[in-house]
Formats: sequence, C-alpha cells, structure tokens
Amino acid sequence: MIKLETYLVKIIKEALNKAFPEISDNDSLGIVLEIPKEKKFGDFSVNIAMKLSRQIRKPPIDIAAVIIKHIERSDLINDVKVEKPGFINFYVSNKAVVGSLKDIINEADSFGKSSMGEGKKAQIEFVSANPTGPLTVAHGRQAAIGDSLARILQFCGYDITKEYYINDEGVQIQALGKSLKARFLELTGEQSEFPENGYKGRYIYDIAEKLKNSHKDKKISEEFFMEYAAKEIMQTIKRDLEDYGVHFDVWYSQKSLGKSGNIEKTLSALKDNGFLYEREGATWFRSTQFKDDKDRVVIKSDGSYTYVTSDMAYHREKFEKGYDRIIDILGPDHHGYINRIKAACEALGYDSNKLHIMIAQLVTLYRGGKPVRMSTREGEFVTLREIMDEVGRDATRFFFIMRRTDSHLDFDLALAKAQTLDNPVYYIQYAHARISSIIEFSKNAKPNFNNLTLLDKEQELDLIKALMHYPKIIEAAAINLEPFILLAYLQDLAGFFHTYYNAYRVVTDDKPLTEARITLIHTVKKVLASGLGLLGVTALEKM
RNA sequence: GUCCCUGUAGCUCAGUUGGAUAGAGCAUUUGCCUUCUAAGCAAAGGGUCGCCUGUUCGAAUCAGGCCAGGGACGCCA
Repeated sequence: MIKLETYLVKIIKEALNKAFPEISDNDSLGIVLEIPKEKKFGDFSVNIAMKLSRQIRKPPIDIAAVIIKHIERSDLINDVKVEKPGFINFYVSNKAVVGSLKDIINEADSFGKSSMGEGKKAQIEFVSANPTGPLTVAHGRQAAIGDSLARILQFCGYDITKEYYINDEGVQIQALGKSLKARFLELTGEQSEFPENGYKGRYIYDIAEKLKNSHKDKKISEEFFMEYAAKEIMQTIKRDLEDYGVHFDVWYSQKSLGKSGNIEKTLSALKDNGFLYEREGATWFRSTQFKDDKDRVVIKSDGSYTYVTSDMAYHREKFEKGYDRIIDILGPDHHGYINRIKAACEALGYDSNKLHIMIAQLVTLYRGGKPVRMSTREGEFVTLREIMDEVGRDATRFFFIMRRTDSHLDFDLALAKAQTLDNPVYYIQYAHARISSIIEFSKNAKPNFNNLTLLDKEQELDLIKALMHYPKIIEAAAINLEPFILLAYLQDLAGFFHTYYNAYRVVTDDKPLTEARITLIHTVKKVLASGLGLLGVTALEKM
C-alpha cells in the first residue's frame, strides 16, 4: 500500500473512533479503500458506513454523515463527500498526487512489491507434460500462466520453486517405446506392426531416424526404446520452454519417486488412518469420505500402482517440504482430479487449503476467424513451437494470459501476428517504445524531482493515479493467482499514457516543465517494464 | 446419469469477491499527422447481465431451480 492510502486509512479509523467510540474492535472491520469506477465519485472510497449499518441500526447515509464530521482535514485532501447509499468519497489534492509520485520514484525498482509473501515458501507445478510428444497449445497456456504467476509471487516476497513433474513411467511411456520400435523397424526395412495405442506423430520418425544413425548394428531392448524416446522428447520440451522464457528449478521424475519408497510410506499412512480397503483383488482409497464421488484404486489387481497413487505420494512430499502455498496448474481434462488429490491430502492429515489446484481452460486456435483442427491421437496437432515460430514469443505469452485462467480462450494466430492496432500486445509495447523515443529525443532534459508540482494537467494526474494503483494490482493478481489482472492494468496504464501523449507535448522550451514531465514518463516507463517483465513479455525500446 | 467451466453490447471479453447511472477492445459512424513514433488520440451509437424464485439497505455477483453451449467422468496418465 502506498503512503497516501495508509494515511487515509489512519484518519478514517480515528474518525470512526471519535464518532462511534462504542465500536471497540474496529480493526477487524477492515477498512478497505476502493477505487471508484467513476471519476466523479472521487479518488478513493470507503463503504464502512454501509457495513456498520446493521450493527448500529441506522441508515448508512446517516452513519457516514457522522463519520465525515470527524475526519481530519489537511492539504492532502480537497474534499470528502457522502454519496447516495452511504459511500464516503475522498477527493485528494494535487499535492497528494504529486507527493505520491515522489514516493514511487524513491521506491525505485521495489515499487509495486508486496510483503505478503515474506518469509513464506511456495511451490508452483505446471506444464508437467508427459514426455510422449511435443508441447502443445494447451501447455503453452499453462506455461505462460504458471511462469508469470511465479514471477508475480516472487515479486511479492515468496520464496518460490517452479517444478515440472515428469511422467516417465507407466502405460503411456510403454506405448511410446513400442511406437518408436515400430518406426525404427520400418525405417530399417524390417517387418513391424504399429501398436494400437501408439503415437502416430511425425516426430517419432525423427527420433527413429536419429536412433538408426547412432545404433546401426546394435541389438536394442524394449527398455531402451522407451528411455531413448522419452529422453529425446524431454530434450525437445526443455528447449521449447527455454525459448519460451520459462525456467524450472526442479525436474521431478516419477520414476525416482517410485524408487524413493515414498509411495509405500504414503499408502501405509493411509492404511493407518483407516482409508484403505480391498475389493476385487485391488486396493481402494476411500476418497468418498472427502467429497469425491467415487473411491479410487491405488493398487491394481496386478500389483502395480495407478497414476493417482504416485501423485498422492508426490503431493505428500510437497506438504512434507513445508510449503505455505502449493499451486498446481492442470489442463481441463484433469478437473475430476482435484477432489481426489485434495481427499488424499486430507486423509494424510494435511491442510488442503494450502493446495491450490488451478485448471487452465481450453484453448481454441483460430486463423483469421476459422478454427484450426487438431487431434492428438492421430498425431495432428499444433505445437507450441509452431505458434512461437509464427507469432513470436511475446505475442504468444501475452495472448495466453489475455483471458482469466478458468475461462475458455480463443487464440487467433492471424491477430496475434498482426502488427496493427487490433493487436493488444503492441498497444502496451508501443507505449513503452514511445516513451523511450521521447527520452532519447530530450537528451539534455534530465529528470528533476523539484518541480513536480508543475504537473497539474488532468491527464498528468490521471497518469500518476494509475501508477499509484500498481501495488494493489500486484497484490490482487497474487491473491487471486491471476496474471490476467496485471495484463488488464497494463493496458489501462498504456492507454492513459497514449491519451496524455496526444494531449500535451513532453518536450517544450519550458525547461522546468519538461523536466517534470520527463520524470513522470520515466516512471511510467519503469512500471510498464516492471509489469511486462512479470508477464514475461519484452519491453521494447524501439518498434 | 454425475461432475466442472461458460452464458453480460453485433463479435471477443472485464466487472476490484455484495455497492453508485453495468465497462473495455474490435467492428460501425465522425473528427485529429508542417511539432517528441497515427502500431496512436478524441467523440457518437449500441444492453431484459440466459430465465425464474429467494436472501437484504442493495444482486451481473450469493442460494435454490430450470434453459443453452463446451469439457471431463478407466484397475489410462
């Protein structure tokens, strides 16, 4: 929270104490400053009178009228008004606004940071695509959201670990191995039959080709085909993510989890707590006791574990590592999964409220308004790599964050690629580049903090007020785990700048004024760069 | 059948967790480049917030019930 807001909350609290001394615990009331939607309702607004209405048993508007009388006036406030249902609206003075700009400048690079995550550990697991094929569109969205969220949480002081869970064993990997073997034999001219559940994508041929060149006359085991294919694909995935600007701290192998003995520990813990039973030769977890609609098999009748079993053990490890917040980002096909995992966590005695499982909803690709068809099973799909190659990294990441995580996303490749005003990425980047260009143009005008009171135009004050909201926006994005909130803010901020740019010249013959304006746009530039950085989008100096 | 997501302007979507006359971009119409990037700005039109009932000072937001679209429901992962 910026200083001005802290001050306002303080004087509101004092006024409340004087007006209604009988309300003892006004700290728990939580005075929250809101930013009114409409300008005419002032710069900050408080709905405390409405909240107190029931307790005091008086109409909100009367309560507000009493409170307002006790509010301390100063030269930071032009006016305080009571509005219809019972809002108390604050109109701050130019001095307060300019003073806030000074505060923002003094905070430098730490402006916008929040202390909400200080001393807390958080883990975020995302993408975690099976090493059975290249990353697809859906992974692109999860990667963009996950990485941006990690950056935002880090900005809020969290000690954050980014993790990728590699599903390197099980039926799917076996199918992958068989697919590679079939293609390999095909290439070497031998008889082969392609497995029914095999992966038909062209990339299997590429791997087979590579294998053929490096292993001419050697005998190859089934095991080797599996490992070779998974390793090759994992390398491609890592390279794609690297080029996408996403770095993971931990690559966690499911195979290593199996070897660690943690699955057995997890199962015996569940058994001790009385949540396991046997039926039809399999062992079941009584997840229905925790809001799941079906009990789940944890040991199949052939003695092997299901996917859920290892994932339960994996989540047990997450809790054991002492994270304060555990975040999973999954694809839409995993939604049925949330209750199962939460059930397991509770059965193991952990607080499942610490676990946030987010579902990144479906992405539909369009090209110039027409849907792009794809089918994973047939090996026809658009990869993240193809999208990056076509529209570029910045636009790709931006477009994937452009909608709320839990809502469906239409991604139009033609639009993302378009370097026109239809394309919202450019709108923000353009604002940043424009500022750079002005600063370049005004070489001999240095930022100067002494004449900031010369900033008195409506568009200038609007711009500063928009800057003042940045810390709130960051916190909102972190609390809601929603990078989209930040993206929307940057669009607004860029808009305020473009408006200002068109209304006034920054560089004029008036030196003190020019210096003040340069100082302002410098700060806008910094915040734009900071926000874009958190989204993983480049802030361009020139366009 | 069960579960999840969605339903707001012609289109794509916001709506600060229950607040004020429901907002933005695109599209449409009209203005603005001899001056720091027109990839921009200013202005106008456009709404039964899917439907019904309830909760209260107050509902697009919460609860219940319908209707419509999308997705998921394996001893696959």
